[in-house]
Amino acid sequence: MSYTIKDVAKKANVSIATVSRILNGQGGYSEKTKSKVLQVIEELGYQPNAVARGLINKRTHTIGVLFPKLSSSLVTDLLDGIEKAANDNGSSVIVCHTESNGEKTIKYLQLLIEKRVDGIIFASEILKEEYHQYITKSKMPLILLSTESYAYPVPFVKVNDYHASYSAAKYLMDKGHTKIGMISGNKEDIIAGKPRIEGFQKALSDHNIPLDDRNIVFSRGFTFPDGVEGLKKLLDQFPDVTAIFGASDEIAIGALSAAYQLGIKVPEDLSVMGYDNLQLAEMSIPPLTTVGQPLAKMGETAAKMLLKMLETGEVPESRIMPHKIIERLSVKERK
Amino acid sequence: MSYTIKDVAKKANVSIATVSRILNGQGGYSEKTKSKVLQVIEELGYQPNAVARGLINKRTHTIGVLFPKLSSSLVTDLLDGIEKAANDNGSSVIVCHTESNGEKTIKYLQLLIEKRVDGIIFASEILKEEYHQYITKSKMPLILLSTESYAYPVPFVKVNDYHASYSAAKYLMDKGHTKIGMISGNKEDIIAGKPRIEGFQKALSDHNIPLDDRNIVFSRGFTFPDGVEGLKKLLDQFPDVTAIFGASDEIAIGALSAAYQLGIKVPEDLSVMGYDNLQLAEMSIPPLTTVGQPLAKMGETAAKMLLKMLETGEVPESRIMPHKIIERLSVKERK
DNA sequence: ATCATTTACGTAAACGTTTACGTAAATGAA
DNA sequence: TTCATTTACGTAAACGTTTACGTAAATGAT
Repeated sequence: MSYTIKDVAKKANVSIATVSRILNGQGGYSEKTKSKVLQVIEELGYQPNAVARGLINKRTHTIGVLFPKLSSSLVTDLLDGIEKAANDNGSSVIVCHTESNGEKTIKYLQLLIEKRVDGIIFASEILKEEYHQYITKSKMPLILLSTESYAYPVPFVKVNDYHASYSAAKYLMDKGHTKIGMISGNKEDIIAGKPRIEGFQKALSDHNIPLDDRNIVFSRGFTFPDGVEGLKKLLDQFPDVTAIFGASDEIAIGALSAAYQLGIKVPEDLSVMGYDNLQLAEMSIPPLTTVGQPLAKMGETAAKMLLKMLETGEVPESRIMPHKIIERLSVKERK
Repeated sequence: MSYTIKDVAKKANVSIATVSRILNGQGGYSEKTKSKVLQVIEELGYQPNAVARGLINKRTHTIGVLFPKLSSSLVTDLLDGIEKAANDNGSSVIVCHTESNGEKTIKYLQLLIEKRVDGIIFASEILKEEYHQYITKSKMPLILLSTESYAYPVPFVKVNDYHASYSAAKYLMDKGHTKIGMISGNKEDIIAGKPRIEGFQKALSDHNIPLDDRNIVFSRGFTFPDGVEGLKKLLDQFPDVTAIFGASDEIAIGALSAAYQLGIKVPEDLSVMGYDNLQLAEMSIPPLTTVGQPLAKMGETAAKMLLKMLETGEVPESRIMPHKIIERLSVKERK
């Protein structure tokens, strides 16, 4: 195959130990032999074998990332941040997409553990007991990203969904709206579903806005079709609604589409607000006002936390990232 | 750390060779010892060390993928396919994003080579001479995805941009349009820029439609802002245009946005067509008619080709993937 | 000049596997 | 029963590194 440290040593008339020391800049060699060895390395085009290094150092400089699916902007933005931070640190990232499937997830975890990745980032999905046990048994460092575990003390980075949702609803009220509806995601989802619903409800009730069943429609997921269906249902059960809050940008954009089909003008007849601030959000018509999560930053933070954890051995503190209302053109002031 | 094959061997009163044979199902052991060993493995929760395996087998079951950037739907869809095919094969994928930066790219290549990945997929970007040399010297199997090299015989998978663009223009003409404009990407880009421009031009001239400078505006990239700028320029230089073809979905959606701002109705006043069929395309208002590339399929194909190349040692043939007009609502028939 | 210390290396074990080779016991054929 | 063959293992080398330990030569102090 390719050249090894042995070939370099032989050609430079030194021992492999010396080559290794030079490669790692540890001292214990003269300038003369150093330049000699470096020259040989150059000549041969020698590339150190990270697999052998990994075996002896017990560090692979690789981290594993688990996402429910890859083809979603949300995931992409997170991944972007993770990859950036990992690369700055000289590490690479292995991506896995679990399709929210238990068996697949376990299979991936096994793979990552066998590959001896340095740590795992588990993103955008609920950490089931089974997963947690499996990871814990292997003593693999773990960070949760855009999700959180109530049952286990696993460090996470995420925004506060409850607060973010509250502030979205408040924003709508500040704009003069009182007939406010929500197209929620899955209400069984205790991470991204329930808190957003409850934050919304709390905001309305704190401001004495009547609130009952007709204000909210519950979708199955957080997707575009959920949004188009959602708007239709909401309009059925709450015809005089003037502003709606979608639990994700995709939902909101679905609502935008449905509104367009129905001849409802946004924001003139209806204000629409989203959640996530995906890249999509600035490309919609009209550009979507939304509550922004700093996705790339979050990914970066998670990776940095993991990396620091590897260095220091200490479990880092979880991070609640700031959310922010991104004002664009899909919400109109109402007098 | 975790248990090794030695621990298993000791506890089961056999040699490590026997454990290894059982683990790899190679025969040469009795049923009795097999079940004994399996039981010990279960008890200890032993997980084989893929790093050690990689060292001796010279196969890491990992492939590296290089993208210009991660946060783009195009890349995501490709990645999705790659990851699926790799996983079906028991391999994992390391993602890298080069930011189209020469130095970064070389650094990533070096990383991947040092990690001894089994092969590399280089996606959506021009394979510079420097890259090609570097990879060739390392004898690393290489597949090009959604790009192609004219200078080197590297197998690729991609659609025929020239043809695809031709058929987009033809589609517009078939719908009765004769004043057709194009917002192109970067015309210096000989993979995704030039062929699409030339395919468009050829289609018009084949159908005797007059064609000059005012038909095409050249953007710097393929992004949303390029689209919004592009439309404005095009309208300036070609006010009576009735249909436009954007060299990417993002460009087309940018044009949609600009049109909306300008009070131009799509498709009533102006038809708009894109290229890529990103997930975006069905979420736009109106849903975008576009020429679709089977992105996930392409990613899958590239990964499969690479994997097969590793098995057989033969260089596979390049694959031209079919494109297809995806009819949605952004183009209107004109009588 | 002598001794202690430092410098500049080399040797060999270790990391956790796979596998070529060897061998004793079991099996089968005659 | 005897010999050949097969079965079921064990031993040890190899993969390409890092590093603890040892040591001869160089340097410095006196």
